[in-house]
Amino acid sequence: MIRNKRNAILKSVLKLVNRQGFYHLNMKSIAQEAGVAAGTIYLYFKGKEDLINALYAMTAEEFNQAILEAYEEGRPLQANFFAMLDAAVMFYLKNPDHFSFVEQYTYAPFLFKENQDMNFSLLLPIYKMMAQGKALRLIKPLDESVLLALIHGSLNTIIKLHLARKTNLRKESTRKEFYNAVWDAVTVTKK
Amino acid sequence: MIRNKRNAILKSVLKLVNRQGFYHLNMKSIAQEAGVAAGTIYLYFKGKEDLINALYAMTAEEFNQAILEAYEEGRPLQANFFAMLDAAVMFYLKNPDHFSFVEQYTYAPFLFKENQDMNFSLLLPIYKMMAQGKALRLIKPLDESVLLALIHGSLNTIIKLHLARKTNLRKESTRKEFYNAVWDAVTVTKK
Amino acid sequence: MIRNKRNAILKSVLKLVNRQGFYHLNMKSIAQEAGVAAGTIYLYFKGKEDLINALYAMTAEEFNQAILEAYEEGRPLQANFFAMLDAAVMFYLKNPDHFSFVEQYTYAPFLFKENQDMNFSLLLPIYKMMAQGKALRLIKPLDESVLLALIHGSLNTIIKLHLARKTNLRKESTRKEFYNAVWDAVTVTKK
Amino acid sequence: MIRNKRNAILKSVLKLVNRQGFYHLNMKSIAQEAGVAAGTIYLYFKGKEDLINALYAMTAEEFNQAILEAYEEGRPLQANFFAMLDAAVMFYLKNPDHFSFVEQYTYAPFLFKENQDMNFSLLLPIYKMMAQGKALRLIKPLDESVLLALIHGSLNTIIKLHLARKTNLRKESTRKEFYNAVWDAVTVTKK
DNA sequence: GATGAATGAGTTTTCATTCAT
DNA sequence: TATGAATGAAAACTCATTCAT
Repeated sequence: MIRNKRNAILKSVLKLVNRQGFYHLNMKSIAQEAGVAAGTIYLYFKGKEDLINALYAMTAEEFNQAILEAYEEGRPLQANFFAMLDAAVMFYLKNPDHFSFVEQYTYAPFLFKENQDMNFSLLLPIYKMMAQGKALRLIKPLDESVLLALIHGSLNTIIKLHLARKTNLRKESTRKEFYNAVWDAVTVTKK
Repeated sequence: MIRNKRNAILKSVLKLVNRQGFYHLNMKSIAQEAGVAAGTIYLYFKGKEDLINALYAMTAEEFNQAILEAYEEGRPLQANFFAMLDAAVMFYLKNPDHFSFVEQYTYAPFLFKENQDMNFSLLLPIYKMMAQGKALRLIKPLDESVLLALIHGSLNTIIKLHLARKTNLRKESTRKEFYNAVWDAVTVTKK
Repeated sequence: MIRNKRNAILKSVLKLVNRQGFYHLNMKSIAQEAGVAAGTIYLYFKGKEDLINALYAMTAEEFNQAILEAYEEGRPLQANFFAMLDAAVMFYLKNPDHFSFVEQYTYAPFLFKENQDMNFSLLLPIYKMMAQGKALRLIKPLDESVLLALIHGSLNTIIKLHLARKTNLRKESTRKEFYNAVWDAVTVTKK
Repeated sequence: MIRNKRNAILKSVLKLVNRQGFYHLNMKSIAQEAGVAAGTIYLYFKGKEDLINALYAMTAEEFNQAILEAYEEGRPLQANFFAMLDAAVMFYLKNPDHFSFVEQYTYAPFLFKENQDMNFSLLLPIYKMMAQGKALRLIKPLDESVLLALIHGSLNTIIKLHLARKTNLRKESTRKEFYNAVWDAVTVTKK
């Protein structure tokens, strides 16, 4: 399979970034981890920057795929909202390296050019759904960035806490508790 | 003043990390920016790692200071909650370099050893208050990490969005909207 | 034809050396330019050095051939001298890549071993003729190296100037002017 | 002396280019030869290219200096012509590394950018003098490039032959023979 | 014969740290 | 204290050559 080595290299980066961070990532250890020669990396990528960007493109696509699959046409908004949040959470529980990589990629300004517009596009399908909810007066008429902060921000943090073993998202009750709280944050309430 | 150069060096790091990111931070440019010789840095810090860690300690302390000052004994919970969130937001609007630095410090695992327990301690005063609220049945009996995610996570993200000019937290209405949404997320509601 | 690929490879080197110089010449670009695989070069040549040396042998032979063809037995010395100089000039105008390659090959000491004795053999037929001229007291009894310098050196330079578009050797008058000056340099004169 | 290491590095390049050619020149051996660490080179030069260009600037200036010093106002044209040619020859006999370096620098197209307009500027003082000679009808009304070829080209070649031990320019008679022949090439003659 | 992916030694360059002044 | 030239180990990247197909 022609993509074998290319993939092995990408997986290596994912593993190493998670293990040691961007700062200590170097081409030699990537090659070693992937079981190829250092020069081989340059057959598949122009350089370190290109490699990192390609990896980001890959992880982002896989993640979006996972979320989109959770959406079901014709289901109530809340059901889809919960399902997609859950898909996001479960994806990262299954692929913790992805999460760690995306976080670092996003928070390292100017390290790699394309990095500028952040990775908020990652939850795009969810935001589109929220727009519909606003029209139905189900979702608060919040500034879009506030919505983003509430969903994206809290989601990221809870996953980080799980990976740091400060909580356990494998328990359904914890996940539910979290989803409900986010739901309360964004929906119209009567006190 | 004996601390003059030490402080100039710390400020340089803050500025440079914000401008170019951790990855491109190097001792020579720190020295240049601070107006000192490269060797001088080593009179005040053991090395790069020590410098970064010292800076983190400094920024964390300044930030906590700012938040604590917003707390007023005997004021209703919600008033204090809003005041402290607002203090956090305003601190970072005034010191955007701090925010960028803390973010990168937090998201670069193993870059600098002490980094392990994340920077959730930053909002500690707020969490203590939340514990009281739980006892009063005002705040939901949420898992502590869920609380953390809702407050810390969304706060971080909204600030990042502000710094990226995707929203404007200088408008009081936007801030209020955000605080209210977080409040809805964490308080007991009746629909 | 079995020599097809071998020739394509040699032509590639000629083109690339002229375009980018020896320093940037590499096996991959040679292969690309020749439309063969990198490994194929090694079926026809032992390695880079062998390839370069083989190419020099080829260019030198073609050049000498061209000059010799200009010589006509029984014609006056000056006529043959002019004819052969003209053959040399015209050969390089027709094959500018050859010139550039030979120059670089000659001026890169120790790059490739055999390179030591320079490329003065290139005008050998002319020097032989000069020896006859000396015997006839038509040509000055110059040191052979002085003769070489006057003919070979000035010839090379005028061609280089033509290729750099600083003069135009396509104009017959310019060529004549040059040949006459060289002739004046080497022949016995009465002032 | 602050220029000590910078000069040691430049001298190293000169020596090494002469000994092994451009092709085998590498930063490590330059450093070794100069008795400095590899990194030190980068304190004085931006990189290899900058180093080479700086060296060319230095050698060119030294050479021109030497030639200009040979010129004496008010002396007959021929005397100045011979003196300057002689200065050029003697300079290179004393500094053979300079010659080898300049040759290679000139004949390696596109290796280093500034290289484009060749090194004919090297004999500029001589060409200016020739222009005067033309006005006096002493020098033939030759195309400038033909003049260049006759002087510069033959000069270069005779020096190369000397360095290759094919002739001996230390003998004054050989030099004279050569200068006279060049003089005959460029001056108006009556046969 | 022909390929071109793979290699790994070698190259240029960077940069945290040291140390003579 | 303060300097900044110097270091050299380590980094990113190149490329002639090999070899399984």
